[in-house]
Amino acid sequence: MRQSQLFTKARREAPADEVAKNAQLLIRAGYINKEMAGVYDYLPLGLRTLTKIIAIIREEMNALGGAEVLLTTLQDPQPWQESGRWSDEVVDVWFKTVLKSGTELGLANTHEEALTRLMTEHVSSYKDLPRYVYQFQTKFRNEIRAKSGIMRTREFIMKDLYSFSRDAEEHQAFYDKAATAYERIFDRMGIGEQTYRTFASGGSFSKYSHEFQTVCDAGEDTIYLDKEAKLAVNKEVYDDPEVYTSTGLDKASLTEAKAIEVGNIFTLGTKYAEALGLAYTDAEGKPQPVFMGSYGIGPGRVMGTIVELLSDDKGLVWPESVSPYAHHLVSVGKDEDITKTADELYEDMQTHGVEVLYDDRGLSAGQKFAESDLLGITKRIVVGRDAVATDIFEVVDRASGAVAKVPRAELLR
RNA sequence: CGGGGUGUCGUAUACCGGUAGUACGCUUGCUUUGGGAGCAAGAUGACGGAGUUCGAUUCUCCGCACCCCGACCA
Repeated sequence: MRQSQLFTKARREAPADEVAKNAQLLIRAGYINKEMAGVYDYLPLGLRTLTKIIAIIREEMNALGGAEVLLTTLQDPQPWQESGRWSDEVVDVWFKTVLKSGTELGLANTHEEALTRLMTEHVSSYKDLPRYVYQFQTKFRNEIRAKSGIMRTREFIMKDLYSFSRDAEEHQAFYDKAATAYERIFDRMGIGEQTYRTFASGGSFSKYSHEFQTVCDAGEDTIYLDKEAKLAVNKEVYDDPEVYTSTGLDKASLTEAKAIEVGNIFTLGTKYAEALGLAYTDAEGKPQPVFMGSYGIGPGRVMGTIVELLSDDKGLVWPESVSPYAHHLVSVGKDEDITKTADELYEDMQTHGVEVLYDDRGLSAGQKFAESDLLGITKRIVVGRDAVATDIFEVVDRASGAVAKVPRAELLR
């Protein structure tokens, strides 16, 4: 895309009402816009990064055998009443609305109820199991206090996968595979090294769950980690001796750290299946409740975490896997032949299907470089006088600052 | 939800009970182009309501919005 056609503009100043680094940089760079507290728009560059994050998660979910769906945001209260979670006293993050008729509806904060009810239509035999269903879907949570930029918002997209297994054993095998897939996801997004599989409370779902916590000072959670084992324990269960017997961790050797919860997986057991009548007939002809699990990742929160972790004093820094474009083509100088060379390279890259954002604006070199740094695109290709003369281009790695001289043909691969 | 705080051009800020200033951005013109260019000329602003006052952007109250700390995070 030509940058002259991009409607967003980079800003020099961060808005005064944002303290979180992720929101400051993403707003300055024009990736997101704040509508109100805890509610953000994704603008073209931000959407591209979000889409790439989603694509990586989707690949890994598909590799697990997941089937993608898109359930509704407006939710029928009935299954929630059956599970006992319709009351605001039980779930305090509800947004609810009413039909003209006066009937109450819920705005989805999660989808256990809706999907479990849906599955009763499709699961009746042990031959129908196991099944894995997931989606990327908007969740609404009426947080009392939104904070930390895009990390804790009232409206956000969530990847939620639900597993439907015959029994605890079959569930556990998938649960472990899902945990491994999660680790691969965070690796692919450049935050794997700092991300720990963390033993945590299961909230209202189960006694325990596993969180994926990325060590970062901007985090809201406190965890205790074992770097060798690459495991951690959330503060909320730190004093529970059972945690250490089941994980084999040595409490005394753990070190404290702040961390961001980028994912959470739960063993749900048969609670929802029993409440909503999701059962199957086993090989002996006996009815059995389905054994469930749920697995969440917030792509927006992951995006914020990457910003918190990898940005530098000049701006954003994206790993190639989630950079809005792979290349930022920047022309410097107004000479006709420089513009011509840059235009031609841009067209070439377009026809070869190489991702590129082309800064074709007539701004000073300094301003273009400063904005390019702020945008954080992985590789910057500079077209100046040298490039015109030699057809060899300067390629700068945003993260390291390393400069390479690359002939045109190589840029088209 | 408890406590604290803030609302001034698009953005960031300054000052003030009596004509609201600066920087960036924006418009026009000329020059400039490898690290947020220069000169000149412009346009644009006090969250809403009530009160106090001769006069309120400034003080008071109410509302709304936003931020921070804590609690909460199914």
